[in-house]
Amino acid sequence: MKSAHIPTLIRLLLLGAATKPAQISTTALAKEIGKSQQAASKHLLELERFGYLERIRTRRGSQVRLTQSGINQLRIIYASLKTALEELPPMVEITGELFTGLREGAYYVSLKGYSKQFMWKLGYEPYRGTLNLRLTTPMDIRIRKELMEYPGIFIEGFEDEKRSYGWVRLLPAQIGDSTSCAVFSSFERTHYDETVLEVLAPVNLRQKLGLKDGDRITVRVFLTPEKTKTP
Amino acid sequence: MKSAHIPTLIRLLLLGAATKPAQISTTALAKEIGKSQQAASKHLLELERFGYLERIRTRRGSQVRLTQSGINQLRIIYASLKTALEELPPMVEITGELFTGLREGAYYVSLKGYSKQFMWKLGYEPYRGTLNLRLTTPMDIRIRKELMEYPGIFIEGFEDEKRSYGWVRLLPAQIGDSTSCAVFSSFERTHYDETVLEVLAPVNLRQKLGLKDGDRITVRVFLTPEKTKTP
DNA sequence: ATTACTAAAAGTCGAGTAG
DNA sequence: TCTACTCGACTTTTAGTAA
Repeated sequence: MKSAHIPTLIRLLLLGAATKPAQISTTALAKEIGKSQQAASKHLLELERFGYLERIRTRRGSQVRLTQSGINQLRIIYASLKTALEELPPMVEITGELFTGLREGAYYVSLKGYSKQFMWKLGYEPYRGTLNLRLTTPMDIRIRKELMEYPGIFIEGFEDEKRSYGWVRLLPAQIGDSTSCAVFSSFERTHYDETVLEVLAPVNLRQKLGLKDGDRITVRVFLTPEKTKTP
Repeated sequence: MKSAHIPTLIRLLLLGAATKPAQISTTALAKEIGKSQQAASKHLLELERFGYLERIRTRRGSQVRLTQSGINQLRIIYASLKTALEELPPMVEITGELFTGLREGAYYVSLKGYSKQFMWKLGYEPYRGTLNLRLTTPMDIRIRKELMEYPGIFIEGFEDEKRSYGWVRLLPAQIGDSTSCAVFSSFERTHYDETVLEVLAPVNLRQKLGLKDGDRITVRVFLTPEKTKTP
């Protein structure tokens, strides 16, 4: 297989072309892979010639289905990455742009039902205010999503007179070389979209690190070894 | 990242360059990635420029170490493949047109030598009559052929006074969302051509699903993980 | 031994366009 | 619409070779 075909094959896999023929035109595929219609057409022709996919031409494009052989190509790549990546010191870096949220974070953090748990599960009482990072690249958003798969630190939900509050999960993290903090990896009730990473710390990070809105911050997130979703 | 860099980056990961600097020369890397020394050199230069790896030049080559950013690139690919491949139900869908066969299926199924095996290998006594689907698209015919590559459920051949009967193999399948059945994936002696898919079920499917000749039926075939023939 | 330059070949891609 | 061709531009690779 040519290396240029790897992203195309992955794209087709993500479009579900492994289980059932996926209806897609060369123009639409071109958009998916960020190339021209002509390139998409050529990729399909070549992948077809290599026996990695099969097509039926229809009025509005083609029905594309990956063959077992095509899926196996991806399995080979996957297997290499799996063994190597899962043995790694489990951490990822996520970069985002600092912005001021609705101060919801500050409100939730200050609630007794949560803050008591932070105290003994994190070992510190968090500063009453979270750092909100807007994730701008698809890569950071992808990594953000991956965080949900790790168990991390479980903070139970609770109820008060007014309402109930859902559980959240945190992952220990670090900004710079020494500033330890934690990021919210998943919520029972999502209150932000997936392009936002919220950081909790024992101190006022804005002050300590001299940050201002628009700064690009890199957070190093430590992943717990066991995933909640088994492979 | 350029797609040509993907195999190189994976190679470096496998060489352990993610955890500790890996000692490697451009010539050695060239061999690893199946390219020329010059190509390997260029890849290293470019990956370095992109910030995906760092190098220390030594006498006998370079010490190469992937950066978090480089590892993250691979994590993105890994994450895409992971969700798609691991959640990929090992199944394919085949669509065909119902037709009435020569009732050969019914005859074979009713033979004691087969039906006893169906009973304990499938867990049910099949209805005495099979559903014959005529595969009309080249794609479905292709998928039909591919089924032969999976071991599936082996039903031994046998002999009676008159003649001997060949082995057959079945794959578990489903019609609609709940109707479980099995399809014949391969025969020792083919009695139908490859444009026909024969479905076996514990009940009369025509009756249960209200089917009639000419109806287009989609069967979901579950593939056993191991292939008998490797690609 | 190395790495990495230049130049040329080979390959990839996109614009225009035919069927 | 669609797919996929040609052709020119750009990119990547290789051979030769310098340092």
